[in-house]
Amino acid sequence: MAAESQRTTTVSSTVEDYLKVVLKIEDMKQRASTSRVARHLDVADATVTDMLRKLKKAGLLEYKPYYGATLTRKGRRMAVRMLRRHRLLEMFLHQVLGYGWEQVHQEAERLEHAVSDLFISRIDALLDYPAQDPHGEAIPDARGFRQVEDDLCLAEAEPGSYIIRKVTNSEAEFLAYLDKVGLRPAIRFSLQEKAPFQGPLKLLPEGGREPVYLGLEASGSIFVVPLKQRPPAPLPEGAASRQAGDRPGRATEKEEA
Amino acid sequence: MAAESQRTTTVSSTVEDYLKVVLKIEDMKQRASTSRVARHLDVADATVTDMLRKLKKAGLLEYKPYYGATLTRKGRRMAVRMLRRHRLLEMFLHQVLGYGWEQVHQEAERLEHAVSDLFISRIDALLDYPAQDPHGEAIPDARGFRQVEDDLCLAEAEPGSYIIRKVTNSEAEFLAYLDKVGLRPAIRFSLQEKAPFQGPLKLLPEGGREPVYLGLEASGSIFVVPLKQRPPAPLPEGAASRQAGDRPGRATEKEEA
DNA sequence: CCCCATTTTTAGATCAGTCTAATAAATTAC
DNA sequence: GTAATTTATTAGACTGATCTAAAAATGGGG
Ligand SMILES: [Mn+2]
Ligand SMILES: [Mn+2]
Ligand SMILES: [Mn+2]
Ligand SMILES: [Mn+2]
Repeated sequence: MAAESQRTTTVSSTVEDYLKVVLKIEDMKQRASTSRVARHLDVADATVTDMLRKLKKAGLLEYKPYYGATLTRKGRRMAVRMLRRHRLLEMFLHQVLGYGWEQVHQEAERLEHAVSDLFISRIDALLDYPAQDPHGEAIPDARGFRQVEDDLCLAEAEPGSYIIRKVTNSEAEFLAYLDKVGLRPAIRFSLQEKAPFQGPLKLLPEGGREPVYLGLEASGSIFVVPLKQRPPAPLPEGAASRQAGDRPGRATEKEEA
Repeated sequence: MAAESQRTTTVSSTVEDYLKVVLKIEDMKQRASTSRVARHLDVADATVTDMLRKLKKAGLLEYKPYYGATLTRKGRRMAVRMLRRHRLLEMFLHQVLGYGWEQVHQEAERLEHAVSDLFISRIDALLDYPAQDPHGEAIPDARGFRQVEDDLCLAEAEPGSYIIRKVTNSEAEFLAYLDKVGLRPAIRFSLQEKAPFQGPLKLLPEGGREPVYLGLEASGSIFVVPLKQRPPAPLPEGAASRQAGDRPGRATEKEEA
């Protein structure tokens, strides 16, 4: 109940990137260890040790030596804000300036630190408050709420029909390839078979041309939602029926303040 | 004739701002002295001494101790490039995102260092290759050519009719004020009188409402072109008649490679 | 329970950009 | 032409972000 001191601490773009990485790791349900953070940022482990100590002192995360970092409420708020900026910027670059989905990440990675809040709110309005970025990832709203993702990793999917929800990989070559073979968010496809022993997946995109073979590795960054056969999950009693946007697989819940 | 090594040296945003300031000072026909550069950038003189030495070593400017700096061809190229970025960004913010002309400068000052060349060329096309920014300042073209400004400082103007060409002042309050009283680029007005002894100017903007009184100081950042009575300057023989865009006071010459 | 491979931290440096205070050069004033 | 004033440089220091190499802690396998 203690009235959260709404201090708008200003941090460097370096710090902003550290916070984003820790959030990303936490979102993947992993431990934000020194080396993992270092790998994501492509800096030396020693550098991260230092920085995590500094961020702890700044109250942005908890840091236990030899263990790793956990975002505090304040750090999380800032990290989610960066996520919103990044994804809105990607969408803007894609929709307004005609960038390819494989080009947006790099530019947004720099712009996210440079644009003002006014810029962000203007592009948000210009784009009519988009809910996803060009890769299908959810854009947190202005208050920091995020949609709960209810999709499934293609690497774990069984043969059947799916719709692509998002692709969580920013390597330009990979994205350009997916685009070429017709795999993009909102595209329907059928997973025809999975070769055993880490073998490739065979899928057929919507337009029904050539089948596409995808390594298991690659399929790990594609997230999908099963099509059709949706068992009308019996609502547990008391669970108010959720109206609005209950189209297949689109989560409506939110989290994070 | 020696094939200019087209090395695309990469510099920090700090260096970019130093180069811009030196160019600005040179454009005002002043000597880019240590203290003048320091004042423009709001840093200590000692900091500038250091930096100028570094920029000289990098071949971006000449530096004579106790005298000051002069841009080299390379330094000038980079400075003009930044000018182009800055002004295109201002125009973009104004036209596409609806920023007021008093808001664009601050944002562009950061974005100019963060956007890619692709971003710049996309907004250039989106805006249909604008020639001026929201303050009426000329936008250098992609090759680094700049229009020669043939306007006149209002502080030096005699009573008569004028059109506002540009306003070279980025203080938000001042610009907001000018806007409020109806003084903007392309607006016509008549200078009715100049009080003697550094006194204020009395002008009447186009719409013919209230007269506006402007301090001499303020009038120093407003540049104008006389209206009407254009003595049809006798072309010296051999001077090919310039076609295209010869509307009152619009210069067509260019400079700088 | 101890050893070893892995992970992490510590120690010591570097680099860019900045500052303040002290000194020196240049310019202006008389 | 010397003194006073202004401008510029030097000296020394600091901060933030990074590195490499060395030391220390952790955590499994035997
Ligand atoms: Mn970034
Ligand atoms: Mn994205
Ligand atoms: Mn700038
Ligand atoms: Mn401008």
